[in-house]
Amino acid sequence: MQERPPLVARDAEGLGPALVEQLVDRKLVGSPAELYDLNEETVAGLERMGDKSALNLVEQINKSKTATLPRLLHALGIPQVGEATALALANHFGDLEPILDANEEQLQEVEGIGPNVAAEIRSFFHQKHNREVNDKLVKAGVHWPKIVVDRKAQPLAGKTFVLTGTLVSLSRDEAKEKLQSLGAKVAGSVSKKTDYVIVGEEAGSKADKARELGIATLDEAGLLKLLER
DNA sequence: TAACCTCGAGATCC
DNA sequence: CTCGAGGTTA
Repeated sequence: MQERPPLVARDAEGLGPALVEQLVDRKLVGSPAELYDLNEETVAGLERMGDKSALNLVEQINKSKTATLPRLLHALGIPQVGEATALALANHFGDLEPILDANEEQLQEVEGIGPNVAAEIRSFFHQKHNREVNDKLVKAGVHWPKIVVDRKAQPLAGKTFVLTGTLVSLSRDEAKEKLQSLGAKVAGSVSKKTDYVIVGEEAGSKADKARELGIATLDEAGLLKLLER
């Protein structure tokens, strides 16, 4: 089984495996972004490539600059990220930047992404090389529309909170209701699925557990900030 | 098509 | 926590 370089233009029509192999073998293309430097003359010099085909291919490659986020994500060749996962990621985050910035926990909030895939994505983008490929693609003119993620109604949808300790300005039940009204789930115990632990005064073992599991904690002030919008 | 991943259900333990 | 179903990746 042969490993292919991640090609953003892999779905450009007329650019099949045989051509890619030729391009790579002849050192005409060393990285995905270099595809966009190809001109008709160099392409026409390849086997089974006449002027007409060359023109078409260059056209197709240029067309692929206008991408979509899911396609781009898929084309980057992130391990474990195929079509479906790319789409879920795109719809969840809306743009590439937040995905680059997301930590493993945040990645796991995406439907269908668990610890393994989250770790793969994270380490993929941690590698300098992969980031560079990204930058080069953008510099070469690859662009895509941002996806509008509507979270106005439920800004905390998909988040799980745990309350511990005593809150001063509101009761625990009130806090719970408010969180839920914003779409959050409020659980009774801390687990790795917990997103935030709200730590009030005289908090007990749940706060410790949050620290152990590396779960984000918020004090009352932080909670209030979150609630007011 | 085989291997792998996520996630929910039910068992177990606290 | 472990197991299995169902879905995805390659």
